[in-house]
Amino acid sequence: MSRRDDGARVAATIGELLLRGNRSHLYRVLIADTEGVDETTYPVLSGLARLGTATTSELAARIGFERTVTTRYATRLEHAGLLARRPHPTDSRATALALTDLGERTVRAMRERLQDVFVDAMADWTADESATFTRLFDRLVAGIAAPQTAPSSRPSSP
Amino acid sequence: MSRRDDGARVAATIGELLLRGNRSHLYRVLIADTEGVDETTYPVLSGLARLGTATTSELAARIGFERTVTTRYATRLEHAGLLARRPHPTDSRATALALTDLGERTVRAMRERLQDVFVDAMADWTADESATFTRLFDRLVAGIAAPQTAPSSRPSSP
DNA sequence: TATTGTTATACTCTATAACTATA
DNA sequence: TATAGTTATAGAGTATAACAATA
Repeated sequence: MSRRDDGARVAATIGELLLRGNRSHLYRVLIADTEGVDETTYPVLSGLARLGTATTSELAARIGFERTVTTRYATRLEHAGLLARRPHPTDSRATALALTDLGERTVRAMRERLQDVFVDAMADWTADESATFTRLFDRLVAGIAAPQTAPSSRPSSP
Repeated sequence: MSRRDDGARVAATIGELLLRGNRSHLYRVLIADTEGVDETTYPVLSGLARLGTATTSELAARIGFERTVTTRYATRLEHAGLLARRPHPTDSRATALALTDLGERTVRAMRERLQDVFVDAMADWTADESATFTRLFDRLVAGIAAPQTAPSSRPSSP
């Protein structure tokens, strides 16, 4: 097996993983019966969990969504009681977003459910295989990730 | 690092990979300036390349799309000259789908472009790392893949 | 009656523009 | 004038139903 063969195989495997059917399957596991979260709002929930507190713009940049989408999905999560909006302490144009306690608990439960999928799938690997794969997978995804330019919807200027 | 830690890290990495921003980035590389193919029609093109010749239903099952979606996207590819419809030799209800020469050449070029992304990203790995990762990644994705039930749009029956 | 392929409809997501308020 | 947040509008994708033709 040459390096190019490996690259082709990895490309094919990634392609399969990205197929909607498989993506949705993973998201179904993740979502399960969680109220108020779906495939589209989860990144907002998860991203905010990582950031702790953030403005809409910061969160949008973190997860690669537009501000307009982020604010809309944040509203949905707010209605579901998972997210709270507060006035920003120093900039009164901005909004401080944070998860509620329910939101924190929800995202934790969801992550554990997803984690279990992979723990199960890797259960019969050796400890060395598991560690090596995890390390290399991080490296690979970091290496191919999109430049983290958030598509900020320019109001109008040319 | 425990097994559960590895599972959590892999889950997080997969989550990042599935984010729309990164997905679209990969698809942009794949598509480049290819005429008539986009993020939604590519799976049809690629799936048909693997099957050689197939009916609409067979192709739909392979790529996990509905028949209705598959037929619509096949029409787009047909208009772009990448795919041809022929009458099925034995079942005159069915249609035999196949790529045209242009379609074959197109999918080959696209695959090579995607392959290059991964070859580059893995360029500084050892040969052993590359081989091990490739093998395990196949195994992982096979292990978490959705049961390949094509969501066949039941006409009406309860 | 069931299946194949297709088209038609309603619904959701996504992208762009437009608006208000504050820096 | 530029930025933060939001809402409104138009376009694209997706899912469900409905249809004609053949098995």
